[in-house]
Amino acid sequence: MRVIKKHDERKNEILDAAERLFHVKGYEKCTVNDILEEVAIAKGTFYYYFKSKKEVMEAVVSRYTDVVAERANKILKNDKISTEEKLVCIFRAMKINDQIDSDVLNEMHKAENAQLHQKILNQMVTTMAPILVQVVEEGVERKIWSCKYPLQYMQIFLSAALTLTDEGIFKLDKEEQGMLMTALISLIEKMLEVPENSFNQLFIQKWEKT
Amino acid sequence: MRVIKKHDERKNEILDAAERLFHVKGYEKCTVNDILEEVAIAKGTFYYYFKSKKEVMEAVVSRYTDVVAERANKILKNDKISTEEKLVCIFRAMKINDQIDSDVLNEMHKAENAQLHQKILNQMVTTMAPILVQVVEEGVERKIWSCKYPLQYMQIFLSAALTLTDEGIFKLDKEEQGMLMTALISLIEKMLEVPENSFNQLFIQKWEKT
DNA sequence: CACTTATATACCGACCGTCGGTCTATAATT
DNA sequence: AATTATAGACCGACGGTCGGTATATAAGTG
Repeated sequence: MRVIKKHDERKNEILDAAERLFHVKGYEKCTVNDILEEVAIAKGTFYYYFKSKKEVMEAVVSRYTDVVAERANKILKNDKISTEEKLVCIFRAMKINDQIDSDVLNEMHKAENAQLHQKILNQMVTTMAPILVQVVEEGVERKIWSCKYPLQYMQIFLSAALTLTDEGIFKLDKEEQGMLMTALISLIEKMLEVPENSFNQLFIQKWEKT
Repeated sequence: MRVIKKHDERKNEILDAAERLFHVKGYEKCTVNDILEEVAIAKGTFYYYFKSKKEVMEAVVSRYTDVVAERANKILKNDKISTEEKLVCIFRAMKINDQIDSDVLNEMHKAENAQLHQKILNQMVTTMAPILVQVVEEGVERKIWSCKYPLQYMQIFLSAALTLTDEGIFKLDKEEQGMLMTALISLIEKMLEVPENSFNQLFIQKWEKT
Protein backbone atom coordinates (compact mmCIF):
# COMPACT_ATOMS: atom_id res chain seq x y z
CA MET A 1 0.00 0.00 0.00
CA ARG A 2 2.59 2.42 1.08
CA VAL A 3 4.62 3.90 -1.75
CA ILE A 4 7.26 6.45 -1.02
CA LYS A 5 8.49 8.89 -3.59
CA LYS A 6 10.80 11.83 -3.90
CA HIS A 7 9.27 15.04 -2.67
CA ASP A 8 9.17 16.81 -6.03
CA GLU A 9 7.97 13.75 -7.86
CA ARG A 10 4.93 13.35 -5.61
CA LYS A 11 4.27 17.04 -5.70
CA ASN A 12 4.26 17.03 -9.47
CA GLU A 13 2.02 13.98 -9.56
CA ILE A 14 -0.47 15.92 -7.50
CA LEU A 15 -0.12 18.98 -9.70
CA ASP A 16 -0.56 16.90 -12.86
CA ALA A 17 -3.66 15.23 -11.54
CA ALA A 18 -5.09 18.49 -10.29
CA GLU A 19 -4.43 20.23 -13.58
CA ARG A 20 -6.09 17.46 -15.51
CA LEU A 21 -9.10 17.26 -13.23
CA PHE A 22 -9.53 21.01 -12.99
CA HIS A 23 -9.98 21.27 -16.70
CA VAL A 24 -12.06 18.15 -17.02
CA LYS A 25 -14.45 18.79 -14.14
CA GLY A 26 -13.76 22.43 -13.39
CA TYR A 27 -12.05 23.70 -10.28
CA GLU A 28 -15.06 24.06 -8.06
CA LYS A 29 -16.54 20.73 -9.00
CA CYS A 30 -13.26 18.92 -8.61
CA THR A 31 -12.97 17.72 -5.03
CA VAL A 32 -9.83 17.02 -3.11
CA ASN A 33 -10.97 13.41 -2.94
CA ASP A 34 -11.03 13.29 -6.73
CA ILE A 35 -7.39 14.26 -6.74
CA LEU A 36 -6.53 11.75 -4.03
CA GLU A 37 -8.16 9.01 -6.02
CA GLU A 38 -6.32 9.93 -9.22
CA VAL A 39 -2.93 10.08 -7.55
CA ALA A 40 -3.81 7.17 -5.28
CA ILE A 41 -2.74 8.82 -2.08
CA ALA A 42 -4.42 9.54 1.22
CA LYS A 43 -5.66 12.86 2.41
CA GLY A 44 -2.82 13.33 4.82
CA THR A 45 -0.36 13.07 1.96
CA PHE A 46 -2.15 15.70 -0.01
CA TYR A 47 -2.13 18.11 2.87
CA TYR A 48 1.47 17.30 3.56
CA TYR A 49 2.32 18.87 0.20
CA PHE A 50 -0.25 21.61 -0.04
CA LYS A 51 -1.98 23.45 2.69
CA SER A 52 -5.24 23.93 0.83
CA LYS A 53 -7.08 23.15 -2.36
CA LYS A 54 -6.67 26.76 -3.36
CA GLU A 55 -2.93 26.50 -2.99
CA VAL A 56 -2.81 23.60 -5.46
CA MET A 57 -4.83 25.65 -7.89
CA GLU A 58 -2.47 28.56 -7.57
CA ALA A 59 0.49 26.23 -8.03
CA VAL A 60 -1.08 24.79 -11.16
CA VAL A 61 -1.62 28.25 -12.53
CA SER A 62 1.88 29.41 -11.65
CA ARG A 63 3.44 26.37 -13.22
CA TYR A 64 1.58 27.18 -16.39
CA THR A 65 2.23 30.89 -16.50
CA ASP A 66 5.90 30.25 -15.77
CA VAL A 67 6.13 28.10 -18.87
CA VAL A 68 4.43 30.74 -20.96
CA ALA A 69 6.60 33.49 -19.53
CA GLU A 70 9.72 31.50 -20.30
CA ARG A 71 8.63 30.90 -23.87
CA ALA A 72 7.83 34.60 -24.19
CA ASN A 73 11.19 35.66 -22.83
CA LYS A 74 12.97 33.44 -25.30
CA ILE A 75 11.05 35.02 -28.13
CA LEU A 76 11.84 38.46 -26.78
CA LYS A 77 15.55 37.79 -26.70
CA ASN A 78 15.65 36.17 -30.11
CA ASP A 79 17.43 38.58 -32.46
CA LYS A 80 16.58 36.63 -35.56
CA ILE A 81 12.93 37.63 -35.70
CA SER A 82 11.44 41.03 -36.24
CA THR A 83 9.80 43.01 -33.50
CA GLU A 84 6.41 42.62 -35.14
CA GLU A 85 6.81 38.89 -35.26
CA LYS A 86 7.85 38.80 -31.64
CA LEU A 87 4.55 40.33 -30.71
CA VAL A 88 2.60 37.80 -32.71
CA CYS A 89 4.66 34.90 -31.44
CA ILE A 90 4.17 35.91 -27.83
CA PHE A 91 0.44 36.13 -28.31
CA ARG A 92 0.55 32.74 -29.88
CA ALA A 93 2.52 31.45 -26.93
CA MET A 94 -0.38 32.59 -24.78
CA LYS A 95 -2.94 31.01 -27.09
CA ILE A 96 -4.88 34.20 -27.23
CA ASN A 97 -5.66 34.04 -30.92
CA ASP A 98 -5.66 30.33 -31.38
CA GLN A 99 -8.87 28.41 -31.77
CA ILE A 100 -7.86 24.86 -32.44
CA ASP A 101 -5.33 24.19 -29.76
CA SER A 102 -6.73 22.41 -26.77
CA ASP A 103 -4.15 23.22 -24.20
CA VAL A 104 -4.41 23.85 -20.51
CA LEU A 105 -5.51 27.43 -20.48
CA ASN A 106 -8.00 27.09 -23.26
CA GLU A 107 -9.48 23.96 -21.84
CA MET A 108 -9.74 25.51 -18.46
CA HIS A 109 -11.88 28.24 -19.86
CA LYS A 110 -14.54 25.75 -20.69
CA ALA A 111 -15.33 24.78 -17.20
CA GLU A 112 -17.46 27.37 -15.52
CA ASN A 113 -14.86 28.37 -13.13
CA ALA A 114 -14.57 31.79 -11.64
CA GLN A 115 -11.75 31.31 -9.18
CA LEU A 116 -9.42 29.61 -11.59
CA HIS A 117 -10.09 32.11 -14.32
CA GLN A 118 -9.43 34.99 -12.00
CA LYS A 119 -6.12 33.52 -10.90
CA ILE A 120 -5.05 32.87 -14.47
CA LEU A 121 -6.03 36.37 -15.45
CA ASN A 122 -4.15 37.88 -12.57
CA GLN A 123 -1.00 35.84 -13.16
CA MET A 124 -1.12 36.30 -16.88
CA VAL A 125 -1.50 40.06 -16.73
CA THR A 126 1.09 40.38 -14.00
CA THR A 127 3.76 38.31 -15.69
CA MET A 128 3.04 38.87 -19.37
CA ALA A 129 2.30 42.59 -19.50
CA PRO A 130 5.86 43.55 -18.53
CA ILE A 131 7.28 41.21 -21.16
CA LEU A 132 5.03 42.66 -23.82
CA VAL A 133 6.06 46.13 -22.70
CA GLN A 134 9.63 45.21 -23.56
CA VAL A 135 8.59 44.22 -27.06
CA VAL A 136 6.67 47.45 -27.44
CA GLU A 137 9.65 49.45 -26.24
CA GLU A 138 11.83 47.64 -28.71
CA GLY A 139 9.46 48.71 -31.46
CA VAL A 140 9.41 52.26 -30.19
CA GLU A 141 13.18 52.40 -30.13
CA ARG A 142 13.31 51.11 -33.66
CA LYS A 143 10.86 53.85 -34.60
CA ILE A 144 8.32 51.47 -36.07
CA TRP A 145 5.82 52.03 -33.29
CA SER A 146 4.78 54.73 -30.90
CA CYS A 147 2.99 54.15 -27.63
CA LYS A 148 1.97 56.46 -24.84
CA TYR A 149 1.04 54.01 -22.10
CA PRO A 150 2.72 50.71 -22.89
CA LEU A 151 2.12 48.97 -19.58
CA GLN A 152 -1.46 50.13 -19.17
CA TYR A 153 -2.32 49.33 -22.76
CA MET A 154 -0.92 45.83 -22.46
CA GLN A 155 -2.78 45.28 -19.22
CA ILE A 156 -5.98 46.45 -20.83
CA PHE A 157 -5.42 44.32 -23.87
CA LEU A 158 -4.64 41.20 -21.91
CA SER A 159 -7.48 41.50 -19.47
CA ALA A 160 -10.01 42.14 -22.19
CA ALA A 161 -8.70 39.39 -24.44
CA LEU A 162 -8.51 36.80 -21.68
CA THR A 163 -11.92 37.68 -20.34
CA LEU A 164 -13.89 37.99 -23.54
CA THR A 165 -12.47 34.81 -25.02
CA ASP A 166 -13.26 32.82 -21.89
CA GLU A 167 -15.94 30.39 -22.88
CA GLY A 168 -16.97 30.05 -19.29
CA ILE A 169 -17.94 33.73 -19.13
CA PHE A 170 -19.11 34.71 -22.59
CA LYS A 171 -20.59 32.38 -25.14
CA LEU A 172 -19.65 33.66 -28.58
CA ASP A 173 -20.37 31.94 -31.85
CA LYS A 174 -17.73 31.60 -34.55
CA GLU A 175 -18.71 34.85 -36.18
CA GLU A 176 -18.64 36.85 -32.98
CA GLN A 177 -15.27 35.33 -32.17
CA GLY A 178 -13.97 36.47 -35.51
CA MET A 179 -15.25 39.99 -35.05
CA LEU A 180 -13.70 40.16 -31.63
CA MET A 181 -10.34 39.02 -32.94
CA THR A 182 -10.47 41.61 -35.70
CA ALA A 183 -11.34 44.31 -33.21
CA LEU A 184 -8.54 43.23 -30.88
CA ILE A 185 -6.01 43.35 -33.70
CA SER A 186 -7.23 46.75 -34.79
CA LEU A 187 -6.93 47.93 -31.21
CA ILE A 188 -3.32 46.87 -31.05
CA GLU A 189 -2.74 48.88 -34.19
CA LYS A 190 -4.22 51.91 -32.49
CA MET A 191 -2.26 51.31 -29.32
CA LEU A 192 0.99 51.18 -31.26
CA GLU A 193 -0.05 53.94 -33.61
CA VAL A 194 0.51 52.04 -36.81
CA PRO A 195 -1.73 52.37 -39.89
CA GLU A 196 -4.96 50.45 -39.95
CA ASN A 197 -4.75 46.85 -41.12
CA SER A 198 -0.99 46.71 -40.98
CA PHE A 199 -1.14 43.92 -38.40
CA ASN A 200 -4.00 42.10 -39.98
CA GLN A 201 -1.94 40.04 -42.36
CA LEU A 202 0.73 39.33 -39.83
CA PHE A 203 -1.65 37.86 -37.32
CA ILE A 204 -3.82 35.94 -39.69
CA GLN A 205 -0.93 34.41 -41.58
CA LYS A 206 0.75 33.28 -38.44
CA TRP A 207 -2.23 31.53 -37.09
CA GLU A 208 -3.32 29.81 -40.24
CA LYS A 209 0.19 28.63 -41.04
CA THR A 210 0.38 26.27 -38.10
CA MET B 1 -42.61 33.10 15.54
CA ARG B 2 -44.30 32.76 12.23
CA VAL B 3 -44.60 35.97 10.25
CA ILE B 4 -46.29 35.92 6.90
CA LYS B 5 -45.54 38.44 4.24
CA LYS B 6 -46.33 39.17 0.63
CA HIS B 7 -44.28 37.16 -1.79
CA ASP B 8 -42.35 40.06 -3.28
CA GLU B 9 -41.77 41.70 0.04
CA ARG B 10 -40.10 38.62 1.48
CA LYS B 11 -38.17 38.05 -1.67
CA ASN B 12 -36.81 41.56 -1.57
CA GLU B 13 -35.93 41.21 2.10
CA ILE B 14 -33.82 38.24 1.19
CA LEU B 15 -32.23 40.07 -1.72
CA ASP B 16 -31.48 43.10 0.45
CA ALA B 17 -29.89 41.01 3.14
CA ALA B 18 -27.92 38.98 0.62
CA GLU B 19 -26.68 42.08 -1.14
CA ARG B 20 -25.57 43.63 2.10
CA LEU B 21 -23.87 40.50 3.38
CA PHE B 22 -22.22 39.71 0.07
CA HIS B 23 -20.39 42.97 0.10
CA VAL B 24 -19.62 42.93 3.77
CA LYS B 25 -18.39 39.35 4.02
CA GLY B 26 -17.93 38.46 0.38
CA TYR B 27 -20.04 35.99 -1.53
CA GLU B 28 -18.10 32.87 -0.79
CA LYS B 29 -17.70 33.63 2.89
CA CYS B 30 -21.33 34.55 3.32
CA THR B 31 -23.30 31.44 4.23
CA VAL B 32 -26.95 30.81 3.62
CA ASN B 33 -27.34 30.68 7.39
CA ASP B 34 -25.99 34.22 7.61
CA ILE B 35 -28.76 35.34 5.33
CA LEU B 36 -31.38 33.39 7.25
CA GLU B 37 -30.25 35.04 10.46
CA GLU B 38 -30.38 38.52 8.97
CA VAL B 39 -33.85 38.08 7.52
CA ALA B 40 -34.97 35.97 10.49
CA ILE B 41 -36.43 33.17 8.46
CA ALA B 42 -35.91 29.44 8.34
CA LYS B 43 -33.96 27.55 5.75
CA GLY B 44 -37.07 26.20 4.12
CA THR B 45 -38.29 29.70 3.51
CA PHE B 46 -35.08 30.69 1.82
CA TYR B 47 -35.25 27.72 -0.50
CA TYR B 48 -38.89 28.39 -1.11
CA TYR B 49 -37.87 31.62 -2.83
CA PHE B 50 -34.56 30.66 -4.40
CA LYS B 51 -33.38 27.30 -5.49
CA SER B 52 -29.74 27.92 -4.61
CA LYS B 53 -27.32 30.37 -3.10
CA LYS B 54 -26.00 31.05 -6.56
CA GLU B 55 -29.47 31.98 -7.76
CA VAL B 56 -29.76 34.66 -5.08
CA MET B 57 -26.41 36.02 -6.16
CA GLU B 58 -27.52 36.21 -9.74
CA ALA B 59 -30.73 37.91 -8.71
CA VAL B 60 -28.79 40.48 -6.70
CA VAL B 61 -26.57 41.19 -9.67
CA SER B 62 -29.49 41.44 -12.09
CA ARG B 63 -31.34 43.79 -9.82
CA TYR B 64 -28.29 46.01 -9.77
CA THR B 65 -27.47 45.92 -13.46
CA ASP B 66 -31.10 46.62 -14.27
CA VAL B 67 -30.93 49.83 -12.28
CA VAL B 68 -27.74 50.88 -14.04
CA ALA B 69 -29.15 50.00 -17.44
CA GLU B 70 -32.24 52.06 -16.74
CA ARG B 71 -30.20 55.07 -15.67
CA ALA B 72 -28.08 54.66 -18.79
CA ASN B 73 -31.07 54.46 -21.07
CA LYS B 74 -32.47 57.65 -19.61
CA ILE B 75 -29.20 59.41 -20.28
CA LEU B 76 -29.15 58.03 -23.79
CA LYS B 77 -32.60 59.38 -24.56
CA ASN B 78 -31.98 62.77 -23.02
CA ASP B 79 -31.78 65.29 -25.86
CA LYS B 80 -30.58 68.09 -23.65
CA ILE B 81 -27.05 66.81 -23.22
CA SER B 82 -24.36 66.39 -25.81
CA THR B 83 -23.27 63.03 -27.09
CA GLU B 84 -19.89 63.39 -25.41
CA GLU B 85 -21.52 64.08 -22.11
CA LYS B 86 -23.79 61.10 -22.51
CA LEU B 87 -20.76 58.88 -22.71
CA VAL B 88 -19.25 60.35 -19.59
CA CYS B 89 -22.53 60.23 -17.72
CA ILE B 90 -23.09 56.61 -18.56
CA PHE B 91 -19.64 55.69 -17.37
CA ARG B 92 -20.35 57.58 -14.22
CA ALA B 93 -23.61 55.70 -13.84
CA MET B 94 -21.54 52.55 -13.87
CA LYS B 95 -19.04 53.95 -11.39
CA ILE B 96 -16.17 53.05 -13.62
CA ASN B 97 -14.22 56.24 -13.11
CA ASP B 98 -15.38 57.10 -9.66
CA GLN B 99 -13.19 56.49 -6.65
CA ILE B 100 -15.11 57.92 -3.75
CA ASP B 101 -18.51 56.42 -4.17
CA SER B 102 -19.05 53.33 -2.10
CA ASP B 103 -21.95 51.77 -3.83
CA VAL B 104 -22.84 48.17 -4.38
CA LEU B 105 -20.63 47.31 -7.28
CA ASN B 106 -17.59 49.09 -5.96
CA GLU B 107 -17.97 47.64 -2.53
CA MET B 108 -18.41 44.20 -3.95
CA HIS B 109 -15.09 44.43 -5.66
CA LYS B 110 -13.38 44.61 -2.33
CA ALA B 111 -14.35 41.20 -1.17
CA GLU B 112 -12.20 38.59 -2.82
CA ASN B 113 -14.93 37.16 -4.79
CA ALA B 114 -14.52 35.49 -8.09
CA GLN B 115 -18.02 34.23 -8.77
CA LEU B 116 -19.74 37.49 -8.01
CA HIS B 117 -17.25 39.49 -10.01
CA GLN B 118 -17.66 37.23 -12.99
CA LYS B 119 -21.41 37.53 -12.90
CA ILE B 120 -21.26 41.31 -12.61
CA LEU B 121 -18.80 41.46 -15.46
CA ASN B 122 -20.93 39.27 -17.64
CA GLN B 123 -24.15 41.16 -16.91
CA MET B 124 -22.52 44.53 -17.21
CA VAL B 125 -20.90 43.81 -20.56
CA THR B 126 -24.00 42.16 -21.89
CA THR B 127 -26.41 44.91 -20.92
CA MET B 128 -24.22 48.00 -21.10
CA ALA B 129 -22.21 47.43 -24.26
CA PRO B 130 -25.29 47.68 -26.51
CA ILE B 131 -26.35 50.90 -24.80
CA LEU B 132 -22.92 52.40 -25.24
CA VAL B 133 -22.98 51.33 -28.87
CA GLN B 134 -26.05 53.51 -29.33
CA VAL B 135 -24.21 56.48 -27.93
CA VAL B 136 -21.27 55.77 -30.20
CA GLU B 137 -23.55 55.49 -33.20
CA GLU B 138 -25.15 58.78 -32.28
CA GLY B 139 -21.70 60.33 -32.29
CA VAL B 140 -20.86 58.74 -35.60
CA GLU B 141 -24.08 60.03 -37.15
CA ARG B 142 -23.31 63.49 -35.91
CA LYS B 143 -19.88 63.15 -37.50
CA ILE B 144 -18.01 63.89 -34.32
CA TRP B 145 -16.72 60.35 -33.96
CA SER B 146 -15.76 57.47 -36.15
CA CYS B 147 -15.65 53.86 -35.03
CA LYS B 148 -15.01 50.64 -36.86
CA TYR B 149 -16.09 48.06 -34.32
CA PRO B 150 -18.44 49.77 -31.86
CA LEU B 151 -19.76 46.68 -30.11
CA GLN B 152 -16.43 44.91 -29.86
CA TYR B 153 -14.65 48.02 -28.70
CA MET B 154 -17.20 48.66 -26.00
CA GLN B 155 -17.00 45.06 -24.86
CA ILE B 156 -13.25 45.29 -24.72
CA PHE B 157 -13.35 48.55 -22.88
CA LEU B 158 -15.86 47.39 -20.33
CA SER B 159 -14.24 44.07 -19.60
CA ALA B 160 -10.82 45.64 -19.19
CA ALA B 161 -12.10 48.50 -17.07
CA LEU B 162 -14.20 46.32 -14.80
CA THR B 163 -11.47 43.76 -14.38
CA LEU B 164 -8.48 45.98 -13.83
CA THR B 165 -10.27 48.24 -11.39
CA ASP B 166 -11.46 45.29 -9.32
CA GLU B 167 -9.65 45.56 -6.04
CA GLY B 168 -10.23 41.89 -5.43
CA ILE B 169 -8.15 40.97 -8.48
CA PHE B 170 -5.51 43.66 -8.87
CA LYS B 171 -4.10 45.77 -6.11
CA LEU B 172 -3.18 49.14 -7.56
CA ASP B 173 -1.95 52.10 -5.61
CA LYS B 174 -3.33 55.58 -6.22
CA GLU B 175 -0.72 56.37 -8.83
CA GLU B 176 -1.28 53.19 -10.78
CA GLN B 177 -5.02 53.81 -10.65
CA GLY B 178 -4.48 57.25 -12.11
CA MET B 179 -2.29 55.94 -14.90
CA LEU B 180 -4.85 53.30 -15.73
CA MET B 181 -7.63 55.85 -15.90
CA THR B 182 -5.58 58.05 -18.18
CA ALA B 183 -4.80 55.11 -20.43
CA LEU B 184 -8.45 54.07 -20.52
CA ILE B 185 -9.52 57.55 -21.51
CA SER B 186 -6.87 57.74 -24.19
CA LEU B 187 -8.02 54.39 -25.47
CA ILE B 188 -11.56 55.65 -25.85
CA GLU B 189 -10.17 58.54 -27.85
CA LYS B 190 -8.44 56.09 -30.16
CA MET B 191 -11.53 53.91 -30.40
CA LEU B 192 -13.64 56.87 -31.44
CA GLU B 193 -10.89 58.36 -33.55
CA VAL B 194 -10.85 61.76 -31.93
CA PRO B 195 -7.65 63.77 -31.31
CA GLU B 196 -5.53 62.90 -28.34
CA ASN B 197 -6.56 64.48 -25.03
CA SER B 198 -9.89 65.71 -26.31
CA PHE B 199 -11.73 63.60 -23.73
CA ASN B 200 -9.33 64.24 -20.92
CA GLN B 201 -10.96 67.43 -19.73
CA LEU B 202 -14.43 66.13 -20.14
CA PHE B 203 -13.86 63.10 -17.96
CA ILE B 204 -11.80 64.76 -15.29
CA GLN B 205 -14.11 67.73 -14.92
CA LYS B 206 -17.13 65.53 -14.59
CA TRP B 207 -15.68 63.41 -11.92
CA GLU B 208 -14.19 66.14 -9.82
CA LYS B 209 -17.32 68.24 -10.01
CA THR B 210 -19.44 65.85 -7.99
C1' DC C 1 -75.24 34.52 5.20
C1' DA C 2 -72.68 31.84 8.41
C1' DC C 3 -69.93 27.79 8.22
C1' DT C 4 -67.42 24.24 6.87
C1' DT C 5 -64.15 22.38 3.34
C1' DA C 6 -60.57 22.69 0.02
C1' DT C 7 -56.57 24.65 -1.98
C1' DA C 8 -52.73 27.44 -2.53
C1' DT C 9 -49.23 29.99 -0.35
C1' DA C 10 -45.83 31.00 3.06
C1' DC C 11 -43.07 29.13 6.38
C1' DC C 12 -40.54 25.98 9.62
C1' DG C 13 -36.46 23.38 11.22
C1' DA C 14 -34.60 18.71 11.70
C1' DC C 15 -31.89 16.18 8.90
C1' DC C 16 -28.55 14.67 5.21
C1' DG C 17 -24.53 14.20 2.23
C1' DT C 18 -20.47 16.34 0.79
C1' DC C 19 -16.45 18.49 1.19
C1' DG C 20 -12.33 20.90 2.79
C1' DG C 21 -9.41 20.38 6.30
C1' DT C 22 -7.18 18.32 10.90
C1' DC C 23 -5.02 15.04 13.77
C1' DT C 24 -2.63 11.18 15.29
C1' DA C 25 -0.39 6.99 14.23
C1' DT C 26 3.13 4.75 11.86
C1' DA C 27 6.37 3.24 8.23
C1' DA C 28 10.56 4.38 5.89
C1' DT C 29 14.84 6.84 5.61
C1' DT C 30 18.82 9.07 7.30
C1' DA D 1 16.93 8.89 17.43
C1' DA D 2 15.16 12.04 14.52
C1' DT D 3 13.19 13.41 10.41
C1' DT D 4 10.32 12.78 6.49
C1' DA D 5 6.55 10.76 4.10
C1' DT D 6 2.23 8.43 4.17
C1' DA D 7 -2.03 6.79 5.88
C1' DG D 8 -6.88 7.24 6.92
C1' DA D 9 -10.23 8.03 10.67
C1' DC D 10 -12.43 11.92 12.03
C1' DC D 11 -14.53 16.66 12.30
C1' DG D 12 -17.38 20.64 11.62
C1' DA D 13 -19.40 23.67 8.41
C1' DC D 14 -22.10 24.31 4.78
C1' DG D 15 -25.45 23.95 0.91
C1' DG D 16 -29.43 21.82 0.12
C1' DT D 17 -33.78 18.54 0.99
C1' DC D 18 -37.92 17.04 2.89
C1' DG D 19 -42.02 16.29 5.44
C1' DG D 20 -44.95 18.81 7.65
C1' DT D 21 -47.49 23.09 9.65
C1' DA D 22 -49.85 27.53 9.87
C1' DT D 23 -52.45 31.14 7.45
C1' DA D 24 -55.29 33.12 4.07
C1' DT D 25 -58.43 32.92 0.58
C1' DA D 26 -61.80 30.79 -2.33
C1' DA D 27 -65.47 27.49 -2.99
C1' DG D 28 -69.00 24.79 -1.78
C1' DT D 29 -73.06 23.94 1.53
C1' DG D 30 -77.09 24.23 4.67
